[in-house]
Amino acid sequence: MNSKKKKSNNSTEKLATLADVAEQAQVSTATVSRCLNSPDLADPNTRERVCKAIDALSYTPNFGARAMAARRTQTVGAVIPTMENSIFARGIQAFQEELSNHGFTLLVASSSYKPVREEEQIKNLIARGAEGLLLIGYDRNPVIYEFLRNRKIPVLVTWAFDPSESRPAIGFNNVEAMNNLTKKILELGHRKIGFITASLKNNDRARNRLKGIQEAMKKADLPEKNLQLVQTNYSIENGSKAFEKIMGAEERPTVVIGGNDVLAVGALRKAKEMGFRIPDDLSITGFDDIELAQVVDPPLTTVHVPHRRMGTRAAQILVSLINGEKFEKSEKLQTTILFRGTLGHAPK
Amino acid sequence: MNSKKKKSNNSTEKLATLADVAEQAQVSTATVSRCLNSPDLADPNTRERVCKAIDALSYTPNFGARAMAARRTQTVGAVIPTMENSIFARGIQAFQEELSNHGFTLLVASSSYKPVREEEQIKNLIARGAEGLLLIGYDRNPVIYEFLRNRKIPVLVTWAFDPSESRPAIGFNNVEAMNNLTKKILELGHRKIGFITASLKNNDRARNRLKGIQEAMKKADLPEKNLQLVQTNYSIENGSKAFEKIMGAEERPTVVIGGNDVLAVGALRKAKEMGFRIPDDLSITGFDDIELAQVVDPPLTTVHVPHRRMGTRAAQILVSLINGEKFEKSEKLQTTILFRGTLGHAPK
DNA sequence: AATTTTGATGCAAGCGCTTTCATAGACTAG
DNA sequence: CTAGTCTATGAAAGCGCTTGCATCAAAATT
Repeated sequence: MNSKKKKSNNSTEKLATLADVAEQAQVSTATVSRCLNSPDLADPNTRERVCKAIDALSYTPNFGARAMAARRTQTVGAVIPTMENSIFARGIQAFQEELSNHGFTLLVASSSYKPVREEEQIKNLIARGAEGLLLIGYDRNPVIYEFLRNRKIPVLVTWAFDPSESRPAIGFNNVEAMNNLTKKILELGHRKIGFITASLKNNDRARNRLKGIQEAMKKADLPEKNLQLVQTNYSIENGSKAFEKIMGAEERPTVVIGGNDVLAVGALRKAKEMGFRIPDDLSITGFDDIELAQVVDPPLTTVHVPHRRMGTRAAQILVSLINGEKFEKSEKLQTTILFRGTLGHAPK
Repeated sequence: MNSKKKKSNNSTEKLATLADVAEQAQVSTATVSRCLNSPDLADPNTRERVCKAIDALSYTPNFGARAMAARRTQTVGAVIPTMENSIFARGIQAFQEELSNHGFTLLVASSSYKPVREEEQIKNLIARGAEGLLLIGYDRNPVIYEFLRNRKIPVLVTWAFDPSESRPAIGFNNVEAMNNLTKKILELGHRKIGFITASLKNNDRARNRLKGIQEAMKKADLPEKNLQLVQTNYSIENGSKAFEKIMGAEERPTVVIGGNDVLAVGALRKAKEMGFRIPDDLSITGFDDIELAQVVDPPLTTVHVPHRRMGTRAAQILVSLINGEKFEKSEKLQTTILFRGTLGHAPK
């Protein structure tokens, strides 16, 4: 009843604060804080009084203030290239579920495959108190790694595993995965290959997938000109366009490898429009094994990536890094080739 | 050189703060703050000195502290049911782009279609300083609306427009959209309909789509039993299962309406597996017009939703709401039926 | 009964920033 | 030469919270 200087606590005033709750419940702010953060330190009666006050006032703690006072946010950040297609969705979902098991919250941002934007987003996440960061692939400005190192923010690279890099990572070996696929393709008699890939610049994953193809071709003594390359952004539409371009050339390949499923599906669509019978006239393969791959017709032969496992394990590693545990070593996950309906023998 | 009490500014000490920058640049914290927030108020020389100090120290402002002192976050939140498929991706992407044009940052969270989780996420976003909220559909606990009202957080409902609701919204009329589609279906001679929908509980959009079907059927004097309903969660796999269930019944429908494209695609896949020729033996329709709809075979007849326009406009409205402008009125966007390959005449 | 232990609470010092107000110097005007 | 106007800056209050330390009453121990 007798407040010191507050006006009314409802009506047009500002939002309720800890202090308001404290006053309403006739305790100190310290006590309210304790009721919230370590309930067992408070007397049950007091606690109840406080809780009542809390929802009488529609109180929610202010995250910023709390983070500042407690110097912890229990938050980690992730910057992914895109949210528009579901390439990263499943992995990130698993990542977030596991984080939540450890009491952490995930903040996701997307970079639209633009390095500058990624940098902004990283800073933004840090400013918001991310205690650790999940990043896709290795490739980025060393300055930003240095920045992160200065700020002592643990960083985990994922969606890639490169034995020659020392940075903590959990992912799969892009060279190897694509190399294996290409070997199979060559075994089926294909000699001319088309490859639709994301821009190779700033994208070690794309470059390594290319490398995997090149190595396999080299081993089979195929000249470089037997590989036809188109770079484009990830989207079904772009996959279609790239396919058209490849088929517009004089020497048509007998197989088109998509840098990922989205691109491959775009190629597949256009191929059918153009009257190719898949896989009799032409083979197409993808990479990632997202849901899309199963619903197209014929279903897409692709490289399966254990997305959920990757996400879950990434969360575990990042949390342990944040808790100051020593980093053991990067982990490589196995990919497998899923033979579905789009890969066949090279036509005569 | 001669610092007052700080140890070294690099090595194992804590993160750089405004004060550290100030010291390094030999100015007050006020000046540093001004350099950051209103550069034109500072002398160019000073500014330069400050900037140098800033990156010498890898300084990033602390968002929480800033938000607290300035009582503004320039942040809005959105809670969407899922990130796993791309239903919401395009709209949210546009939303975020437009927000960014207005100097706002977007925080996205997902609820996994669970009301409790949505509530948590809403509180979380508020705690993190969201100044406005974008929510999908109308249906939720009144308590949470009340809570938001108390905290004076503007809320905009989207992905739905219901003339009978007074709350600010931008979206499409789910009843109407589905009603229109159903009319077309009936015109093609179909009399028995299967409907695969998300759970109707806590989901006004799903309920309204159902209502749209029911109204059309009533108008055509079809009895209720001619509509066969299966509720399931959104996923391709679930769409397949639901389809199997529907076709397992004694009285098979001649058309299966998917509550959204994902479900419809699942149904389509299973239908083909079961040997149905689409659309000769059976018709299938979707809702949303996501990319998926175009790549399946045959391409899916579906209801197109202007996702990008919805997202962009949502951002504009929400920003104006945050800036205290008076809310004009809810906006209805038009949906259109896209006739592709999966809807045909009812078989004899 | 005197002492120690324990449990619940309050006080108050920050956490890293923004912003109001005051001040000092450099100009312009009269 | 004095008063008035700007412009660039600093001092300091305070945003909403947590937490170490002090306090005090009640319970447990001698």
